[in-house]
Amino acid sequence: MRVVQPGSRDASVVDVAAAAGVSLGTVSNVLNRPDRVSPATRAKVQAAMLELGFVRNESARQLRAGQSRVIGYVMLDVSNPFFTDVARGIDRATADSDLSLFLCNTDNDPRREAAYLRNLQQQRVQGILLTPVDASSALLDEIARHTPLVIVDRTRDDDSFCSAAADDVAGGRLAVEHLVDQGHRRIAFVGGPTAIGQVRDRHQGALEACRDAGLGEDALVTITTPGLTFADGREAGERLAGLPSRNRPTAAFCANDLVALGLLQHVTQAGQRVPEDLAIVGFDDIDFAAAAAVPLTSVRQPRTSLGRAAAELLLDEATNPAHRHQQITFTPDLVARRSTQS
Amino acid sequence: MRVVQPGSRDASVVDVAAAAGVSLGTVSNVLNRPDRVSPATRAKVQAAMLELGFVRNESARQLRAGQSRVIGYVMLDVSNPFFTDVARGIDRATADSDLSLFLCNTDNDPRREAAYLRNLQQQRVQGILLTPVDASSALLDEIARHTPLVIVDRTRDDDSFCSAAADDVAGGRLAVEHLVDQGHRRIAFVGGPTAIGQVRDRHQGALEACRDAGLGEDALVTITTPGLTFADGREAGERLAGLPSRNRPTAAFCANDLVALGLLQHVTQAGQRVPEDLAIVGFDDIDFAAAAAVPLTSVRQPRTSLGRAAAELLLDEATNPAHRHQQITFTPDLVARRSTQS
DNA sequence: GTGACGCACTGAATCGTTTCACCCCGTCGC
DNA sequence: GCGACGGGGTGAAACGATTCAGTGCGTCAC
Repeated sequence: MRVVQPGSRDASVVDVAAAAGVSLGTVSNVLNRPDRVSPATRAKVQAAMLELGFVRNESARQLRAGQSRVIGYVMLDVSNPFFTDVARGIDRATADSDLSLFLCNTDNDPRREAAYLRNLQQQRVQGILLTPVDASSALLDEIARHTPLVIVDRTRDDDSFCSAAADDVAGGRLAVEHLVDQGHRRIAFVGGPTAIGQVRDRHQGALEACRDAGLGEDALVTITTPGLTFADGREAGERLAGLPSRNRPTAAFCANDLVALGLLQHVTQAGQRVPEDLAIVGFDDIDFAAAAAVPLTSVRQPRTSLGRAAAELLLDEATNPAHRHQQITFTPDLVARRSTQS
Repeated sequence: MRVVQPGSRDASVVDVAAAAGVSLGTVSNVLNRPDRVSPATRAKVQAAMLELGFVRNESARQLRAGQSRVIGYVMLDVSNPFFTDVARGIDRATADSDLSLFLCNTDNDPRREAAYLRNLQQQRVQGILLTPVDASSALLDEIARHTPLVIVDRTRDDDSFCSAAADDVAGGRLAVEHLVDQGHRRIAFVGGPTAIGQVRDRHQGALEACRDAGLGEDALVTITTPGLTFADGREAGERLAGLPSRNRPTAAFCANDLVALGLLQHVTQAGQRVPEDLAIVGFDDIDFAAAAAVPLTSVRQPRTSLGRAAAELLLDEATNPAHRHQQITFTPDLVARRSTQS
């Protein structure tokens, strides 16, 4: 049952003031500088608030203050543990700053991303952390004209933004170098869509590793998926199995762990062995990677550190007038597990 | 580089009006009812907006409108795929209502939960979806006095709230009945903290199943964990292994899949076999359950349907004056996999 | 006794948007 | 030629919290 009947409005400071027999300025003081109000008056005001069910109107506060006490993290995929671990890192860095963190899931959709960015900006949030679908989008510049914006898990080539990211090209290299070390000469790259920068970079690293290893251009078989989910990985397994056995890859490097785990599941369910029939490397090293049917070799990114670093950059940008943009890059490393070692 | 210099303020409708040589009412019309403005004037105004980098101030809009176009989902644990799948369901139900969904992670902490609830309420959001730490908390009533609030994945005994939830007691029964069917007579319940209602109910169901099966009260060995994460599951494995072999359980029912997967990992790494040495049942049936080292038997909840149903209840409560509270309960079912069947 | 001081409290002005009563003027029907 | 109509535009008022220049008054030092 709503206390407020349809038609009546919520109690405002004016209503509280009237009920308590004081001026609205005093009510505001009780709210913001309780020490400046005598205990007796304070008690009266608080009683009135309780009775009227007074709820501060944040919109009005913000309008006056010009800013809200919120930061947003706009991310590609909440269902991917990698991003929620990044969010954890952000959360920690933010914990003692009395800011609230709101999470926004874009699901790789640029339109959803744009809507969230605009929304947050119009709310005059303190700042935005963003893992963008496309880091080169002009929208980012537009938003950053007014709102501190830090790019997470990606970078711009120029130094127009703060960012905290892992070196995806290096990660891709690492993965494929490892597979080549294990004797593989024909390797699948599984991931997509190519609109996503991480996918492009990891693919790029894989290509470079092939080239450096002296393998032909067709050593890397690219299997493009519509997304980077578990289901996409399974479906990629289907396609991989459909290749003529003559030039079927003996190893797969997946653009992230979700895809790798999906692929792994499909392969083992089809009665094949990992790594004997197909070696698999993932990317991110989420917790589930180590717990998989066959523990998954993966390129580890420092997930929470990444979030933490990004949040610290954002706080600096939002509060420090002498702020200078900074690009922090983490170097990933490879965690070798059974999925690549027989 | 911020366009707005320190000291200068963002452009407002008044500034735009001045720049375009029209009244502020016309600017507002361009924003909200573009058809009522002649094309020539509209163009002039839009040009002025572009030039000044005008960004609508959502606080001011909301203050006037009395409401924001946002709903929040306050959840126990973003890192748990179960909850992100619920969020997906909410998202879908919400998609065609021009509302934005903000996700808030409480990490099982009542203080964080309270902070988020108050924050959302003060923002005058359209409504709040909540998976509470403690559904009986009086705070929920206080919030619901002003803001539509739907409980997700929990229920109140009374009908003071809308809710969409699975029957956790039935789920707990299902799990343990299955284990008893498989011949187990000594079963561990792994989960915690007991402050979490889901944990209590699932435990309750497990107890009932033991009783109904004619097993003694000590057939169920309760191992309380500090949380419901992967790491908690591993650590519970440690404790389970430490029990004297005489009365060590032959099966474990875990309060959720994360714990079950952690336990599974610990057990297999310790060189024991699942299910031969220890059978394991999880709860939620997240995607990773089926992909685990040993595919995990789990109690399935309709995750996205749950989110969708909750969101629909919320929308109804927020918009339909004739709204009546409703408790929707889904009945879970058991998905038997290798972790319980040798 | 007087002036200075400071505590407690007051209330008008402000933030930026939306709404709505109102105005202006060209067009149309008769 | 006149009144009615309506498209296009205007700007004051309102939303609710905060701020800040004041007011009133009791206390204290000299």
